[in-house]
Amino acid sequence: MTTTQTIRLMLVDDHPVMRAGLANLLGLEPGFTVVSQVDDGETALQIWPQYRPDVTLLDISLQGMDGLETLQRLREKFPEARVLMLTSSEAQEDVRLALKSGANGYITKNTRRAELVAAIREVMAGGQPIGEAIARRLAEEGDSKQLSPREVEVLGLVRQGFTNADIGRLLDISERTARAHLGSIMAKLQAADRAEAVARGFERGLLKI
Amino acid sequence: MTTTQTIRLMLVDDHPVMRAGLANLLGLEPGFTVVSQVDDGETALQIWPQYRPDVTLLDISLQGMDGLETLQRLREKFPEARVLMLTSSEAQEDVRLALKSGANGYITKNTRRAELVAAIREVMAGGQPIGEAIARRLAEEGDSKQLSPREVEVLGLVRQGFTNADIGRLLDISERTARAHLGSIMAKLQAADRAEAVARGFERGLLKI
DNA sequence: CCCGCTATTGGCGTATCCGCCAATAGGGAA
DNA sequence: TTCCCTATTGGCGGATACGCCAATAGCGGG
Repeated sequence: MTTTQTIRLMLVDDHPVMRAGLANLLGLEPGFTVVSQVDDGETALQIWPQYRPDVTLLDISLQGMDGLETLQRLREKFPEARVLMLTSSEAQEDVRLALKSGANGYITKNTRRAELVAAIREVMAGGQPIGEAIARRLAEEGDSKQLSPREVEVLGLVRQGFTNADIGRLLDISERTARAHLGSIMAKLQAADRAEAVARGFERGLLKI
Repeated sequence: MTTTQTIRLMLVDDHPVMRAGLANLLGLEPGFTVVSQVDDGETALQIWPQYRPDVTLLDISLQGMDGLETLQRLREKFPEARVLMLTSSEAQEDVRLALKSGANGYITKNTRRAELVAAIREVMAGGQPIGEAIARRLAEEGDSKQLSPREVEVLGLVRQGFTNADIGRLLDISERTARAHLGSIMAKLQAADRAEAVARGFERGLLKI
């Protein structure tokens, strides 16, 4: 008989019902035990060392510090932590940032139970499970260029209805430079004008509602 | 002893984990029983008459037909159905449409268990529970004017980067008329230009990712 | 029947936008 | 060091956008 260690889990999600569902689902699964549940990032960082779970299931949309920031800090303080992102966001920016920040996997909440369990086991085995739909997106849009920090900043101002001159003033650069950034933004997002650039920004997760 | 009838529930949600969580949570609650769970709108419409649940918990983001359309069709065919929207969308457009379409309540998924249970009971009692955060939003933004169907159509084209002339051509109206619509859109959304109008459209739920 | 809202169009003019060409400077990778 | 990317700025000009004023027509409610 193969003695498989019980996998100890921590859940970080601000939806009580979702946590309850996960706890129930995974608690019943042989070989899994949920040792801790929290509903925000700060608490997660505090609690983690007390339990040192094998795998942490982390949502992105949290109150206060979001899941991506929580991920980064968690990995800074505890590089040995294994984190599986479990979120409803399919935005490529979220996926990209999560993976870049060292997530051990990324799956969406509409994943079936069996696949969820499999993903957790894969994380334990040292793999990096990526949901199908997500993987497909990454492949499709993977070649698209990403915006520089400055460009994201400019896009955020465009979103608020500022003119190029306004943006120049706000960022303390010339109107011409603001235009150059916007030009580059539109090229990268394949947008015909600033309005479409904003739309693409939302679609990609660069801009949040 | 007050003989309270057991409340029979139907769950419509495309997240397996969420369904499991709800089923578990509500199944354990005295006086509640989950008689059916489905993951899409079409099935919900087919199955409903077979169970005739007292209350249907309906999510908005579903594969294929979305929750709002499901709600409309459900109420057309079975006006006696009581539907409590249970979704993660806080977009005012979703709330507005749901209530207009006859939803018996609207609460978000980050609702606590006790409040969820209370909301279901309130629906049974003939009330129309609205989540706190949602109610607050409705009060705040309630006075803002809503877009006409034509304006929503135009906004959808603006989002895609079309110029006013393009929009005129596509809708078979003059460029001047397209401009007039956009002018009215910007006024209603309090946007300084088309880019901000698009952003506001996303924030309100008029535009979907 | 009158009122209000929606959809439609026109003229006129200024404000902004966006493209094309070109150039400098600094940081990081190879 | 060389090369590339990012950030920065300039000139020039045609294309679009947006504001203000005004007007017609249809539709549904009171």
